[in-house]
Amino acid sequence: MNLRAIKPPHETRTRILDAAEELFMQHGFESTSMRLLTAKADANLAAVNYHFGSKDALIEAVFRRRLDPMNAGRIAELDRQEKDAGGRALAPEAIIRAFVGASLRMIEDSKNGGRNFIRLLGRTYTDPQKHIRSLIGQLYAPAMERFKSAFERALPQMPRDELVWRIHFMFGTLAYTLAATDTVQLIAGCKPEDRYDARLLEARLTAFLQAGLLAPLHDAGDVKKAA
Amino acid sequence: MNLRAIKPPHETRTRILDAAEELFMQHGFESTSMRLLTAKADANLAAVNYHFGSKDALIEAVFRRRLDPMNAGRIAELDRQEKDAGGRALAPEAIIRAFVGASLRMIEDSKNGGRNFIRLLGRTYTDPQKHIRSLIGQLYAPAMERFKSAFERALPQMPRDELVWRIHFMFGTLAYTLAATDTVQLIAGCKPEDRYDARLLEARLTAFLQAGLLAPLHDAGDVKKAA
DNA sequence: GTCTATAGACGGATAGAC
DNA sequence: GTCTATCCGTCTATAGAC
Repeated sequence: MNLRAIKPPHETRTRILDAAEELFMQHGFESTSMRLLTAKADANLAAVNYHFGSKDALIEAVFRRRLDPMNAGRIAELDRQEKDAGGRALAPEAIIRAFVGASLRMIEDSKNGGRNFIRLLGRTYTDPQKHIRSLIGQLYAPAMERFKSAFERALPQMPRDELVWRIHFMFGTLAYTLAATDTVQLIAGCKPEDRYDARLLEARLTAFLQAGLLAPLHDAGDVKKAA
Repeated sequence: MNLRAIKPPHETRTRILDAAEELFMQHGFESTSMRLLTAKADANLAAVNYHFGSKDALIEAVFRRRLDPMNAGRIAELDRQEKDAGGRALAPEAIIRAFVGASLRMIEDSKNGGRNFIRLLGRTYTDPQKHIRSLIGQLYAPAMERFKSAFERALPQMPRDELVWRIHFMFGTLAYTLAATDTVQLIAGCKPEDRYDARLLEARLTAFLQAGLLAPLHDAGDVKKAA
């Protein structure tokens, strides 16, 4: 009789991941000690090494838990939409929404990390540690390729290097928006209750990104290849 | 006879600031120890505390050295242009260029920190430590106010809260672009020699940001105040 | 102003009992 | 799987000689 299924949902491993997710966001990786982390997870100091092997391996597990399903969902969404369109290229706005929506929906999905993980993620794209950045890069690579080719099909007339930069800008706008929590107030007294209304934010972001993506080509001053 | 003026330009204090700037960018604040830092600066371990008081005070000095002149220059540039325009509102593109240009010009100005400081700065907007973020916020506050009011005059018809978000998005795009060094390659094989051609980047960024700033208002779904 | 030496706290990781 | 106890390295900051 295996009664595991009745056990409380919070296995030690999961509690550690949850605590790590929150503390990494609040204090960063370096400033989060294993002592603080295991105390918050109500686990023993040695448990992290038993379950994950090392602090770095724990960091990787924190991201894989959320990012792998999220990016698989993004790819599936694009596949589904393209199938519905009968193979025709998607509208740029639809592609943008597929990408942005996956992140913004998680903000309100507290079961899967919620705002906390999304903020951590947004900041980690520019982490100082190279091995952290390259971990994130690996986890994103398949979805990135998929979106790039979707944009290429949607915008065949745009020079490839210009498109790459505009995707970069869009990614950056999203990443910063997710990571930044103080700057909005800094710019102006924005009603705080709006700040994480995901639907409103998605509308605002999509309008901004779509316009940027479709911006007229800058006039070539010394621009070498924007023919 | 005071011969101080003939002394080598690299005072200990300056060497420490230079070393800190570079190491903070490469490894982050936490991972940069005073031992490594003073070794690189060819100074004694105790010199940091003598000259700055603490590691945190050193961090603040690193940012003040570059940011205070940079933001003063931004404000002066706006003042000058508005004076030239005889008090009429500036074009949005001119305001964007005044903001973006100050950062991008520093990329090629190796005397004043160059790309190194700019990358550090771009990442620090989203630093995990709250006191670091609020330091950056303070240093930016005057320029931010000045730019916000310039945009308000340039775009009197835009709802205030929408404008605040769009400024936020623009700021984020710039910050991420400055901080990110790996993502461009991640998206696609971009010719590396283009990556930090500041003039080309300025043209690309300005076109993207201007289009985003002037994007049509998103259709109000549940948008409360975008009349 | 610069140095050595060290205080005093905290970090990640592990051995080994249970 | 979980726990205690501990190893051993590194950290910032400072005291005090020069």
